[in-house]
Amino acid sequence: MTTARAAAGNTATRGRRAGRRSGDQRELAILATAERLMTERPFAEISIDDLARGAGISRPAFYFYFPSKDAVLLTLLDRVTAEADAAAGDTLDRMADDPRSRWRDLIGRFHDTFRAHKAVVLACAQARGANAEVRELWAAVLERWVRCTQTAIEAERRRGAAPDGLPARDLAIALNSMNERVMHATLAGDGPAVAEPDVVDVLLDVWLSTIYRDTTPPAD
Amino acid sequence: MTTARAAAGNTATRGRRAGRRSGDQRELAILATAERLMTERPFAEISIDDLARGAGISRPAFYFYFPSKDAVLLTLLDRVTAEADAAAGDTLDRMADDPRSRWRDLIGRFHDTFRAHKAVVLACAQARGANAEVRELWAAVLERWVRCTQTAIEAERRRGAAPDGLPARDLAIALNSMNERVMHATLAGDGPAVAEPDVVDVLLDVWLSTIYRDTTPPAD
DNA sequence: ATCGCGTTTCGACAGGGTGTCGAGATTGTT
DNA sequence: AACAATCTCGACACCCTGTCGAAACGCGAT
Repeated sequence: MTTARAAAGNTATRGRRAGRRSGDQRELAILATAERLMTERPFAEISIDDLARGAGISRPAFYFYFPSKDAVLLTLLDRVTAEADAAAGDTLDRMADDPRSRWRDLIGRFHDTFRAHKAVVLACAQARGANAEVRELWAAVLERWVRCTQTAIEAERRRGAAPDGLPARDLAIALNSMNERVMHATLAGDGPAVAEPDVVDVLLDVWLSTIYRDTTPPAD
Repeated sequence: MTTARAAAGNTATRGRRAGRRSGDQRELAILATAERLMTERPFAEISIDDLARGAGISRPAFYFYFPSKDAVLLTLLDRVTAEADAAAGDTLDRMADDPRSRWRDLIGRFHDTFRAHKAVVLACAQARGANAEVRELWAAVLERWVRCTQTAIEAERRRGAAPDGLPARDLAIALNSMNERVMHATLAGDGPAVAEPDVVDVLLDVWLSTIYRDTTPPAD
């Protein structure tokens, strides 16, 4: 646990010194290979040997850079979480003017993050079941989106734009969970799914109905 | 594919004759062992050897009954789909009187199915990523719930109880996906989750807001 | 009783994946 | 040139899957 988490952390503070030669390139090559292969076939069907050969090294050499296959995924996921955090950024500050557009932004950014890292996200969804670290890291990402949503809902209620009702946190969890699952199904082409061009509109519709209820999303 | 699917089907029409002795008991023993072990540790960590020894046979003997570990899960899932079908049954027929209670029934039954087969459902969510058959069978279950929901929404719109809006199917997909993910998170105790006693109420709240919007769920 | 025939069981094997160890090659620094 | 950190890989032990063929079992027909 500690080992893998450390390896997945920012590359600067790993057990190694600064004076590196080919190492950084190799590490990047492994990550690039992983991301490429993940677009071709499910994560579970990619072996460490595939990753190593793709990066031009032997299987044992792989272990010099990552402690396991999951650690590679974790590193990739770390990048996504960073981007997701940046995307969520200041959306809620400007909620007061044109809430409908703000909410659309929030969902749209969620969606963009998913689409931009489709392969990583789908692989994580797979690995999440079997790997506790992936599960925790993913949970942390989702938790941030939930908190962001919750805060925005409470602000809307406070200024009288949205009616009171169930705890904002519960709604935030339900809505964000919906987004996760629906987008996943759409991107994976898995089972019943909303068509890609419509997905943001459909989700937004549910969000606005739930948050504002009979109140039509006010202009100010 | 054909092989595994056949083994997962109803036990009557398998390649074997009727005159069986200890076989049926052994098959049941394997299924029981699987369900028991799944409550103790993740499906991925259960080996065929565990299943075989749990049922009192050797590993090769296991293959006499099931072609793979996934086939066991598929058989278990078959049971759940049957129960889910029965549960969905006649809910929409009686929608006209007291819609709120009817919707609550629908969500409640979904919830009951999840809870009753918690281990199977969680294992399927795991296996779904790696196994196409599990994915398809699960998709079929969800598709039925979606269709059921869609039909009910359209009926409510037709009788003027619910306003028109986005395609009923898209809403049905979004709402059922939400239910799946939220209930999964709650049961798995995974990441941000709604507390178990509240989960049905929270989901119902989102459903009613989305389906009826400003219209308060009418009495008739 | 015993022969024959499906049913059931398992030892042994091949194949493929993981993770580790220790010896060696490489390269910047002194 | 020599040292040490960095990097690489052959070889090994281990676990798991799936298959094969031989053998044991149980029961009806002879």
